[in-house]
Amino acid sequence: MPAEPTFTERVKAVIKSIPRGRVATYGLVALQAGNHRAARQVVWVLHSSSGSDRLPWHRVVNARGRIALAPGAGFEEQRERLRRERVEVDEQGRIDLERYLWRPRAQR
DNA sequence: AATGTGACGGACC
DNA sequence: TGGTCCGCCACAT
Repeated sequence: MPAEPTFTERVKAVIKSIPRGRVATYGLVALQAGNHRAARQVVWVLHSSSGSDRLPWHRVVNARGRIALAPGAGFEEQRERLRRERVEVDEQGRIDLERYLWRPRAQR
């Protein structure tokens, strides 16, 4: 057993735990991973990890409930993946967090 | 040890 | 609703 999982490993674990049909914000992922101020590291993780990690990356959106990817650079795919799991996303990439935000129970 | 990275967040106008 | 500014962070080079 590795002594201490790295922050990055915890971030990946958190993302994998986001349920289908729900979304989490970068900040929430960071919080669950142990550092609420490390939202940017969550971005870095998503960037540096290729498909081999099998992360449900499309379930991560920004704090305003918007798809962060730019049109032509993943935006359309993320929107489609979310819609396929019944998450409503408008043409602008907006999602109603009141309805779809994942609310994990605090633990540890 | 210093600098670069990046899909952020929140304050502000 | 949208744009700018700036602080933040773990990891790579």
